[in-house]
Formats: sequence, structure tokens, C-alpha cells
Amino acid sequence: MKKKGNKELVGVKEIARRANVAIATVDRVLHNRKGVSEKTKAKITAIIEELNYKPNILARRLASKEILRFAVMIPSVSEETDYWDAPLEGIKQAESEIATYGIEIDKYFFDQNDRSSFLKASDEILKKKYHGILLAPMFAQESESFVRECTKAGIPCVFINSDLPDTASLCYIGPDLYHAGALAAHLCGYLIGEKANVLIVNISEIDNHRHFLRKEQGFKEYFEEYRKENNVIKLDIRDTAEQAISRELKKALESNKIDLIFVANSRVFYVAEFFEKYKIKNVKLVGFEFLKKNVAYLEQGVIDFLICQKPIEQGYKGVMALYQYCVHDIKVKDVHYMPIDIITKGNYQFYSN
Amino acid sequence: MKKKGNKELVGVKEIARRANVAIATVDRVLHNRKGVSEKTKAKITAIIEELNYKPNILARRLASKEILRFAVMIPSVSEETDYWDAPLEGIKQAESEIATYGIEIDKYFFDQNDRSSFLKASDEILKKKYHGILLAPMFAQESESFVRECTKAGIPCVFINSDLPDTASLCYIGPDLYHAGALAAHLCGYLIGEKANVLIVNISEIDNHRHFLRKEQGFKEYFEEYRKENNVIKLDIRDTAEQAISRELKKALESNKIDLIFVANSRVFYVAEFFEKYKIKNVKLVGFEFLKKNVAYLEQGVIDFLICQKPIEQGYKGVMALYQYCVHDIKVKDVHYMPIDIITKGNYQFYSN
DNA sequence: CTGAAAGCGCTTACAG
DNA sequence: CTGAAAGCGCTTACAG
Repeated sequence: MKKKGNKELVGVKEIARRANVAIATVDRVLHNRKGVSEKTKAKITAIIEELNYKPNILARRLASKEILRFAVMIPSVSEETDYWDAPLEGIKQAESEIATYGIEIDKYFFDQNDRSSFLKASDEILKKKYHGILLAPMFAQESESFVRECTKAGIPCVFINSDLPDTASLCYIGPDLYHAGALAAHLCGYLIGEKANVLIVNISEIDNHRHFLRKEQGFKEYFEEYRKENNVIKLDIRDTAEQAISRELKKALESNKIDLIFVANSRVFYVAEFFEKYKIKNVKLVGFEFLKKNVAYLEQGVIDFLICQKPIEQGYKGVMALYQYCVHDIKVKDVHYMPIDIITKGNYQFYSN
Repeated sequence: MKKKGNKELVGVKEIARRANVAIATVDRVLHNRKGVSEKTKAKITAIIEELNYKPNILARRLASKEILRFAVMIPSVSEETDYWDAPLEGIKQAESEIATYGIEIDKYFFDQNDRSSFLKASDEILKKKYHGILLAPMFAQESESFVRECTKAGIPCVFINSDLPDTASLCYIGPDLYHAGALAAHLCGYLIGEKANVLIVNISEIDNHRHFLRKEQGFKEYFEEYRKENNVIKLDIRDTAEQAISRELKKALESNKIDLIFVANSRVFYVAEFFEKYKIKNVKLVGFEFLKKNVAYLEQGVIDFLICQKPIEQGYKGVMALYQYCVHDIKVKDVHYMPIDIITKGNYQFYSN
């Protein structure tokens, strides 16, 4: 049981002593508050540097009466897909870890098929003056103008799930969409022959969200570069009703000999359901996301590969990035790409992110 | 900028007030220290329960003069393989995060080919009375008796990298070795035909560490169950000198037509070097661990798959488990299996754990 | 067995 | 523009 103590005392007290000022003045300089003459400020700053002073975060948060408030803005979990459960879980995990530091998190949910719900949430958030915002920027234009307002107000924004490259913000935590698509294509190489035909299926109720398109681009360009012999075609289904999906898939499979289907979003289970219903066995299936329904089909061997990018961790790290920035004054790196995880029948039991 | 304050005051002060005792007495009960009469102890305990009191960890660590000391005991990084760099990195990361809580970590390294170095380190650790120990239990017997001593002294032990199932301890964080081997086998299915021959190569200077054997078992049993047609044979190489490895591999490849080689530990790069030197192109290669040398051969297409289980995270989580237990009094779950990650040419750039 | 008081390293009114 | 003092929720000698 060694004791603390023999450490050099480098705290506000020592700084104040050396600068020959009161502790409160040191505090003012430390937090860049006004009401300090340039002269004393310079003197104190010099001493801080010299001593390589690091504030004690424990003491700071314990003494501070201020509550830090973050806002989280992500799609609501729909009946159709529970994908967003995962990031939310990570967010809650982070929340419980940092609650002791006097941090509170408000959650706002929008409908990813409805721009206006996104606008409504972002307006509310702007009114409330948060210390930081975690955001899935599903709608490009709206997100951009929202972040612009935040930046003006000095509020840091973190993106998860998909990026908005040219938008100034604290950081992005999520997939490199292009390479995720390219990896999917690479995996297809293990499943099909040299002359096989590949069908990209996009099931989505509204205009393609650009992040799905980016994955498709990675997928296609991989084939163009490494597997020229394969024929890749695309089918758009703008409807998530079972009948419509069945009809479209049937049509596509009848008019082409398809050896593999690739779905760039989480809705690969629709195709698997279709395979099951119509007893289609010899078409390979590759898709995204560790949803219960998807995993069930992976287990049964209907889906061959799922690609997943740690949605829980995205939520967790997103919140922690805000925490690091606001509490510890640590700027995380601009872009944090998640690993591209490959899930098969052989390892899904151990996937947990 | 909302303020704290309107919270119900549930701290030692309030407990002391209600119990009509001094704060110090509440503290004694809270920490199970002796010197409190049964009667007052019962009264205070009841109030603590009633109030659902949770101590403020910030205040506790700030006020406490005691330093918590953890010991870490893992293999040293050898020239031959830098695998253990990764767990160490995770350990250091955790260390820097929790340093502010007054926690210090001492690191002990042993030679994984030398039992006596393991014993030496464990003896030193026992003498020093740590608050917690993180351990790679490479040597089964020695580890068991070491943990027995720790348990006697009330010191929690966390295992990483490989487990010792029947040894009482705080928890295990690492791979499910059997299923890691089985996944390797599953991946081989994508690479070889139905009648192909598979060679398991074990390169190791000393008796097989049991955790490599466990992986091999998973690998073999997968083939026995799902790919009966394939012939699986095994080659032991008890030497890490290049010449010896070349000689043995050559012999094996000459006397059998081998389509795929599987290496259950991190030394798959030796086989890749051999392939490169002798221009062997049509033998597939599957192995473990994200070492620089392995990744280089993955990039070149010499190695087809690497399996990896987040060594950095194992180190990080191992330390954090001790921290959670010793500081927050949170018991983590007994066994925390890591995901089994599949690394290919298509996703290695994004692997970071 | 029990209590009063100082202190951990900060922040925060308040006074000047 | 600056300072003295109280307080955040605990722990720790010390005294009785």
C-alpha cells in the first residue's frame, strides 16, 4: 500500500504561488475567461507551460456545478429494421460510463425516410444550446446547414455511420463506404466462378441515400478492375412490401441467369426470405449488417457473408469523442474508419459489435 | 448551462445525519473496516440500502491517498514475433486512461519458451502485494499455482490470450480457441476443392502450448464433420531456423500433393517466406495474427486469410476489468470471448485491433 | 468503538 | 482586474 504524496505539487495552488496571484486568477486563465490583465495572464501562462501543468479532471468535475449536455440525433428504430438499436446501445453504454462526470445526453430520433422529421429534430437541438452533438447525417443538405449553425455557435459535431466529407466538424466515426463495398466484391470472388452473373439489389423507399451508392460504387469498381469477366447488373426496388419485392426479384431472376445477389444496405433478409419461399438454392447472397433476421439466414446458409462495421462501437466512440473533447480537451482525429468485419456461419456467434 | 443542485443529497453526510453518527463511521461501514459495533453497523447499512447510495468515485479517488497497483505479466516481444506488442499497446492505453484515478501498472515480461522466467516473474509479483494482476497463463501448471496463491491473498487475476478453464480467477478475456480453429477450417472451404489435401504446420520451439493444440483441434474436427473428403495431415517443426523450416516443408510438399497449409500460431510468415523463395504459387495459405510480416504476405496474395482476435483490445479490456473491479466494485463477466476477425486483402487496411 | 477536523485539487459566488 | 473563502463528496490521521 504505497501512498501518494512524494509527487511534485503542480496544481493551481502552486501556479498561484509562483505567479504571486490568487487561485481564482489562475482558474480564469486556465478557462480563458476574461477579466485578467494581459500582463498577469502572460505570466501565468508561462508558468503553466513551464510546469507542464495538467489539470486534475476528477477535481474539476467534482467541483464544477455545470452539467455538460450532449444531444444525439439518429434514426428511430423502425419495425422493418432494428439496425439503429446497435448505435443506440453504444451511446447508452458511453452515457452510463460518463454520467459520473456530470454529463447528460438527450436523444432525438428522426425518420430516415422523412426529411422534415430530421429538420424538426435539428431545430429543437439548436434551440437548446448543447455542449456537443452526435449525428447521423443521413440527409446531406439539411445536415450541412445544421452543422454550419452549430459551428457558428461553437458546438462540436460528431458524425457516425456516414460521412459528409467537406463539412467542418469534430470528427467522423464510421465505415469507409467505398472500401466496404469493394470488400463485399472481394468476398464474392470466393463464391462464384469467373463468368458468373452478379445482381446488385437496392431495396429502399426513397431516393438512394448517398452512402449506399458509395458502397455500390466500391463494389462495381472492384469487379471492373479485378473481375472483368463477371457481368454485374443492378435492380432498384423502391418498395419494402413483400409482394413488390418478390415480383421484382422474380422478374430479374427469370430474365437473367443470376449466380449471386449483393445488397448494399441491411435489407438483405428480404432477398433471403424470397429465396426461402421460392426454394431458390443456388444463388449466393452477400449483404450488410448484423441484424437478427440477417444472422438467422446466415446460420441457415441462405446468406453467405455479412459485412458489418461495429455499429455499437460507432455509437460508443461517437459519444466518447465528444466527452474527450469537452471534458479532457482532447481533439480526436478527424476521421476514424471502423474495421470492415466479415461475418460468416463460422464466426457469427462471437460477433458482438 | 443548467446547474447541478436540485438532486436529492445522498452522500456520506446525509447517511451520517440520518444514522446520527459521524461521517467517519459511515466510511468505516462503507469499506467494511472494523471498529464499528454491530448495532451501528446494521443501522448504517440499512440506511445505505434504503437510500440506494452510490459512492461518488471522483470524490473517493480524489480524497484517497492510496495508490492502486496492478501487475501485468505477459511474454516479452521477441525479435522473431512482435505479437505481444499489441496487447502491451492496449495495456498502455488503459493505463493512461486510468492514471488519473491514482492507478499504477508494473509490467513483467517472461520468455514464452522458458518456464523459469515465468516463475521468476510470478514470484516477484507475489512478493509485492498488488491489487490486481493481468496475466497470460502460457504455462498451465505454473499459472495455476500462481493463481492459487493470489486467490489466497485475495488478489484478483485476469487472464488474456488463453484460458485456464478450471482456475478460479476474476475473468478471461480472449479467443475461444476451438472456434477460432474451426473458423479457419470454414474459410479453407472457400479456397480448396472437395478432394484437396490440407497440411497443418506447427512451428514452435518447445512443446506445443496447449492453446495452439486447441485451435488445431477445432480445425481438424471441422474437417471431420463438414469436409470428410479432404485429407488433413500434420507437420511438426520444432525449430524456428529458416533452414530447418525449409527442409521440413520441402520434404512434406514432395511426399504429398498439398493444396493448402494452415498454421495455428502467428508464424505463418515462415511458410510464406518459403513459398516466396521456392516460387510456390498454387498452395493456399491460412494463418493467425495481424503481424507486419503476415500482413505483407497477405497484401502480396501469398497468404489468403489471417484470423485475428483483437490483441490490443484484449490488453485494454484486461486492465479495465481490474479497474472496474477494484475501483468501481463491478464484477465483469467470467468469460469474455473476443470476436473472430477475418482479415483478407480486401479489408486489412482497416483492421486496427 | 466513535467523532471532529483537515485535506484531495479544483470551481464558484461574492466582495472589493 | 483581483482575491479570500466556501464547497464538491469523499478519506485520513488523530484524539478520545
